[in-house]
Amino acid sequence: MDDAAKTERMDAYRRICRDQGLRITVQKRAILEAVLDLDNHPTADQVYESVARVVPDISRTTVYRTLEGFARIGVITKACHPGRSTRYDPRVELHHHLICLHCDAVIDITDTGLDALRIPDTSDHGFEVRDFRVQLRGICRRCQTKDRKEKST
Amino acid sequence: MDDAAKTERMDAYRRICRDQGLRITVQKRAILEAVLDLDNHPTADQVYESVARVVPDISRTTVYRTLEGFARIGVITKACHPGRSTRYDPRVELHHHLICLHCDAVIDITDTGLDALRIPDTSDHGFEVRDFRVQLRGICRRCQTKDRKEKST
DNA sequence: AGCTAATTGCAAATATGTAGCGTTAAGAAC
DNA sequence: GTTCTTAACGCTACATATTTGCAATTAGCT
Repeated sequence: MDDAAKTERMDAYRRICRDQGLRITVQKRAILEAVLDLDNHPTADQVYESVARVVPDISRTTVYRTLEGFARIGVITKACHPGRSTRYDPRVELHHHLICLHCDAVIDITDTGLDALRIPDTSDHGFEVRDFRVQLRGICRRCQTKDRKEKST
Repeated sequence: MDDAAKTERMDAYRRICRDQGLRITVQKRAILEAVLDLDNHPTADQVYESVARVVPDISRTTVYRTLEGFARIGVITKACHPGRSTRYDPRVELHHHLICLHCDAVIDITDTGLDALRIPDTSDHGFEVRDFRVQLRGICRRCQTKDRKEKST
């Protein structure tokens, strides 16, 4: 993410913290910067690896706790994925995902056609829709070439 | 799932196993029956709990391994979800999901409007699309009432 | 009935995430 | 800038969710 966008996001984060009486620490700032720079929908541990290069003695616990908190107050989101560990998404606005069914990669796509989707009525489920994501499921480039290699051997 | 549909699915499974030289065991049959009966997009452990009532001395390892195998050969699918453990979906055909951002519930919805989505071109990502899901993200009925209670106390 | 390799179950290892708790420090009040 | 309150930190231990290696078993072909 470019610097201007990051500054904007950091400002938004500051406003939310002020409103809710939350404190901004060195650790939280570093975690937010790290996750804004990662575009692969990282797990908490991947964020930890990245932050630890900047704040070497940060605790894993803090990273896990902070990411959960960020998602709760809407500073980041959680990505829906087919795998076994929570994945975070720095993007909060409407966008969509390519999902690799071999390696569980989550890849961002933007498409106005998808954005324009008419959301059906869900009142019979008593479900309150906040937003939506379209997930195109299939095989990513890397796994396609990998699979070809494995078959040819 | 009703008996006719289950029989059909079991037959499809038999064909796949024959074609690929896989063996059908008491355990695998029980696991497939269990997962076809669960409509809440269960985790491997939830499937284990269910199967264990029918085959008491089945191993957890077998359930985990078998579900992975089922998904690989396309007998079932994996559901995309925001949580931290893999969730399986007995449905393999096109359908969509309501995703609760509080409790991670995954609820099936069917809507021809969503099915008719025009899938954008993904060739610039080198991504081969197999199918898609629309996920409506929000708050489920149960969590809405729970939240109201918590706020009023 | 015999054979072969897929499959199972066990035990132990590895990921992933959380809770409890004493210590530190952000940021408001003065 | 000092003080004060309490959010947040980091540690350790715990909890949960899988995975791996391997010896024993068994489905399904001949």
